[in-house]
Amino acid sequence: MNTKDRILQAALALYNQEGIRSVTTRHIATAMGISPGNLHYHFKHTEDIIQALFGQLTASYDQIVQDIAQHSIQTIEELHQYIDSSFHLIETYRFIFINFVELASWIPSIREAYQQLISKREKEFSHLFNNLAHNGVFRTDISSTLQNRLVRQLFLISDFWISANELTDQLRGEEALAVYREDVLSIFVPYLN
Amino acid sequence: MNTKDRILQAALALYNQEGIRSVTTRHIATAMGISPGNLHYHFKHTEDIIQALFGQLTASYDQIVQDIAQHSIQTIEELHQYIDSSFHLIETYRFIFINFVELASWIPSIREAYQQLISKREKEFSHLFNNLAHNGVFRTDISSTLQNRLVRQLFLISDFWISANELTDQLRGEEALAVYREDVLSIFVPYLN
DNA sequence: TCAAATTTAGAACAATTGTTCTAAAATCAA
DNA sequence: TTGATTTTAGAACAATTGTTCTAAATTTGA
Repeated sequence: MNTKDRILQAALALYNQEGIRSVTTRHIATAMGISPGNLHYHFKHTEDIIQALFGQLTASYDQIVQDIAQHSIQTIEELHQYIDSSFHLIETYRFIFINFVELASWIPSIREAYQQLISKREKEFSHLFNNLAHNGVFRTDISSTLQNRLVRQLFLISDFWISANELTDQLRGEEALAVYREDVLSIFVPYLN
Repeated sequence: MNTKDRILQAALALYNQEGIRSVTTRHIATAMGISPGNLHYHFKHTEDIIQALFGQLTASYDQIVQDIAQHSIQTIEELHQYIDSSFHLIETYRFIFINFVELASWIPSIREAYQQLISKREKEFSHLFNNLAHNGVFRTDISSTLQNRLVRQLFLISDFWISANELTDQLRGEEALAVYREDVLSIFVPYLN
């Protein structure tokens, strides 16, 4: 792996572990055994590192969305699989979700990229709902305003479940995934057939 | 108002407006026209300021809970009133909710105080549910595991709605309150009679 | 009123941070 | 091989930050 990617890797690990507050470019450099000068040769500004990591996140998310579009979700098992893979993504880029608001106000391009992500997800979710309704998993008498509220709830869980978990139970790995899955599904429960 | 309280007031305003990342003790001092030395005479460390503000938050919340305990919620209108006053509290201490995880890991006493807040809220919510069920507003066939999930959803909304709003619509004032109210109530909708 | 306690201003300090600069080392391309 | 390009190390810089220190001003209380 080249230095640029190694920097991103080291930065991600440190941001996730120590939090963006205490991690500096010097920390990242010393953690991976290179000089600060070298780090700033590859990333002139600290924001550039975070911006690149956010780019990785959106790229991975795009991949998931694309996979769904090709092979659309029709059963509960497939829904589980989707939930699992999106949770994995959130966990991988924990620090972004934990500091989302701060990052968005600090780095404008992140706010813009998030807006695009949102509209992509909105389409994806309404697609998902329609699919599940069409296959009889879901009730068909759900109004569009209600569907909108469900989407809002799903967004809230996707974006902030990891923060809530950090404040309360601090579950990790499989245990965390199980509860996350349950929490996401509990939104659907009242509307299942 | 004495200097100590004025510092807290100025700090709260700045943290809410600029975010904890860019606000320093010097900023707070110059914003209110006192010297840095004076500020640190009243609050030796920056954490002490944030800790005091968090104390204000929990104290205000305790007040709300106490009011409810005395005059318990039985109608939808009273539920609205409760939602409104808790939203007001969240909005007043925005920065805490926006940086909750970071603050909790930075200042251990905040994490501890939050744990206590959580258990207080859990009791309060189950009380609320039972009241509403008893008064026929709510269905009575809701299992305790389901109730637990509802509580989790309510916590997620209470603690992170303001963050989600910041990332997306950035609603303010009355408009924000209206949507918040709607989002909280939409959790109850499937279980109303 | 006057001495003691409290509050305040502002200089000063040490540590840290993001970033730049320079020169050396490594890699590449012909 | 050799000359150019890229990568790297590490010193250096300027700005900032939290905090401390000292002395002056203000308030308090008897």
